[in-house]
Amino acid sequence: MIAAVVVDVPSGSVNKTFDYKVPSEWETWAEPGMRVIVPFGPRKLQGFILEVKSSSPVKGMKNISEILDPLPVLTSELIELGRWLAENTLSFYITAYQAMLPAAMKATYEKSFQVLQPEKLPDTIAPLFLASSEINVNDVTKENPHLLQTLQSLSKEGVLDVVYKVKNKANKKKVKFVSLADQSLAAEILGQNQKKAEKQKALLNELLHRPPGEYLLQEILAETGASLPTAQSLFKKGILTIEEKEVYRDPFQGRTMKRTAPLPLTENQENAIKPILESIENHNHETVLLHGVTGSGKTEVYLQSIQSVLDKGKEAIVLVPEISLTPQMVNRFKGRFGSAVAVLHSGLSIGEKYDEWRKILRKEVSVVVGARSAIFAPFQNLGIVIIDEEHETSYKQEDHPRYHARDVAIWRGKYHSCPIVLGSATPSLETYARAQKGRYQLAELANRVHSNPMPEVTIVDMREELKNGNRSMFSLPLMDKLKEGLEKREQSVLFLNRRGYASFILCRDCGYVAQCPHCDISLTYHKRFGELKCHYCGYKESVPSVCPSCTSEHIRFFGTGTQKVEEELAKVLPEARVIRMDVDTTSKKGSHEKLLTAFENGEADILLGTQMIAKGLDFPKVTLVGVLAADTMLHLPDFRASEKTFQLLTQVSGRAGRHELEGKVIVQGYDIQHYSIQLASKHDYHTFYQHEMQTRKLHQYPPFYYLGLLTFSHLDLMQVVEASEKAASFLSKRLSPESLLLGPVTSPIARVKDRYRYQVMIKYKNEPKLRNWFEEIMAHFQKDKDMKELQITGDLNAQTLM
DNA sequence: ACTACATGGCAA
DNA sequence: TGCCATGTAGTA
Repeated sequence: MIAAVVVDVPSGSVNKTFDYKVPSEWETWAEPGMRVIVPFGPRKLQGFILEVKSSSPVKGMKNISEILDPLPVLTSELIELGRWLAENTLSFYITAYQAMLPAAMKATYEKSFQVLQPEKLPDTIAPLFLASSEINVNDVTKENPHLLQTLQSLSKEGVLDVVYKVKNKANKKKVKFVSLADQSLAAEILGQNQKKAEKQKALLNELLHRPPGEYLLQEILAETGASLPTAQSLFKKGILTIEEKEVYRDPFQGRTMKRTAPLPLTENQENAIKPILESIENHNHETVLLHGVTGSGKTEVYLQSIQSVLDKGKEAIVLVPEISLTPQMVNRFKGRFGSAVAVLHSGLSIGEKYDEWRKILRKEVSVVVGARSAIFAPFQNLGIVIIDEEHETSYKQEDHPRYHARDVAIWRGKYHSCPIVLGSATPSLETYARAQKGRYQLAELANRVHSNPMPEVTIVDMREELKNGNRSMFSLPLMDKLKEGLEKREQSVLFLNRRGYASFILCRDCGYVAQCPHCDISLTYHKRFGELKCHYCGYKESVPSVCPSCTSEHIRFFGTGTQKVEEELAKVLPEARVIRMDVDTTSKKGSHEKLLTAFENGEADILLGTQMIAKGLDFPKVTLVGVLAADTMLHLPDFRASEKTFQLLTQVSGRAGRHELEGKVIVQGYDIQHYSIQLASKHDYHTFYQHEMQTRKLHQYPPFYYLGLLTFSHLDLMQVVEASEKAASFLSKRLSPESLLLGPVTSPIARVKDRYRYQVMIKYKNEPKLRNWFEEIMAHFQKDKDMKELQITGDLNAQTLM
């Protein structure tokens, strides 16, 4: 039996399968989709079996060294999907397969020297092997790198042997369980009148008073105050049994989830769910765009669609943007489907993710709620995929494989003949355009549930405020409403869009702005640490007290961060209790949830935050939403700037007045005439769509064209320019007349980590060979020895030009 | 990616 | 001539 294996080497020359013999004793075990360890040159590597066959043209095949999985970790569907993914994202097969599995399953490698002939070791080396006959190469090179050569020549002479090891990151969690082994012995000890061994007695007493069975040792120890050695000595006497068992790490441990029943659907919801249920019923693939205003009850439509899928014995995937994967969101699914739900998101540890993933593989759950990568959940009987907040940019992965979860979802939908539901209050233009064309079915929820009105939005021109002598960051209308909310004991949300408006420092005398020495980007001021930081490479420096360029002392901090808003707020509304949510206050595990719960319990009057409070949150007592600077994003060099602004404003406004209390939104800005701000305030998606489509058509942007993007980077500016020009001329000779070639031009961020960046953009409608040309260009420069340092990334469907 | 092997320059 | 550095092909 022969196994075709892709090995764990992300390189173009080995981007194919290699044939290995399967030893006869494993023939009944080996299957496609299993991880294996194989010899590859002198090393050992992890790999995936993609195929088993009976013959191979290769001569001198080696044996598989080890099979790592009892059952395949990639289903045959995922094997096929991985191939498609690699080919359509210009990635290597191995990279695609690894992206589908939890990080814990990726191998780590270790190289070590082992002594064969200890008597021949020279005096300089011998001490290294005193403790053990084997030493790790990395340990040696860290401490005394000069010895490496000696070790290598010794291994050539046969004194030492080089051993390659493949380690598995995956570690299953084991927990000790305890139970009574001998009841009469236990009773005997308890009966002893001595004052000795009180802890032992307490422990046994506890167990005797519980129904017979296994208990968590940790729990029993905590209950009785006994310690581990106490239990162990009882174990040695044969009174207890202590057993280690594998358990799942449960990130939701100890949380009681209130079960919810399906709510009666409104007429609108009934209409919207119809095409989804039909697709499920008829076992048809269909992509349904569920366009529903904020608060229109999309989630209930999701939940009931999933229920119908589960009733058919099938499984469901729900994708949620990372940022809104809040406990509140998760609870809605766990509340309805209980323990049938697994959750996958970046807040979990590697081990927790691994455990959640194994629940899916073992068919112990049938619903997955997760961020982008959850789209690869190894379900075999998939009945629906739901992508909430469909327009979110985080569904596109920005490093290899550069996939869009929406595309993967549709691929899987076709494979399983099941519906894909794209839900949003503000669909991306691409998606809405496809729905208009009839490629997707369109289901609209135009009203909020319980006929709650959409919140009233007031736009405040901050230039006017300034003219009238208000120099604070809060406009008069906003201040009034904040005060009113405090009096009525209602809650407010203040949203600050910091992106593109990060705090920077500027010299008032010479105009100097602190820049990163490695990237073409200004440094961001972090008051908390008193330092300036680069958000691209992590470079840090302390805040200068005088201008480094002209030594003036008039150095000022510009821009507004949440910290600054918090301080200002404390000055003007000292009685308000404020919770601040941003990267700084939510970096610790669980702090995100803590802050939200505190707000929900009414422990604060104002929730102040960035992006992360814009989505999915639902607090009944919130009546006011304030947007401090609505237009900061509009001027970014991004053709989606208007779309993103509209989406964000709509999402944030949607946090207000979702229940009995009416909501009000105040939007502050300078460029308030802009159509995306004006239309968002009127909750008018359709007009925005029409307007924005005209702009896109005029400037030849998506959804009228696809964007192909080739980015070149090199330490040497001349090399990047040369390479990108060559590539541009190569492409210009081949592109169809319908396509447009732009560039080469410098990237919006012209330098990152000392590397200059240039890009070539291709706007195209149909260029089936573009992928091949990109590959040719990459291969060409890979061969060129003068271009070794050149990095090229290609994206056939770029979402942004950054 | 990593390694073993080939090539070629320079000191002895 | 031999040793080291660097370049390059191959991994089944």
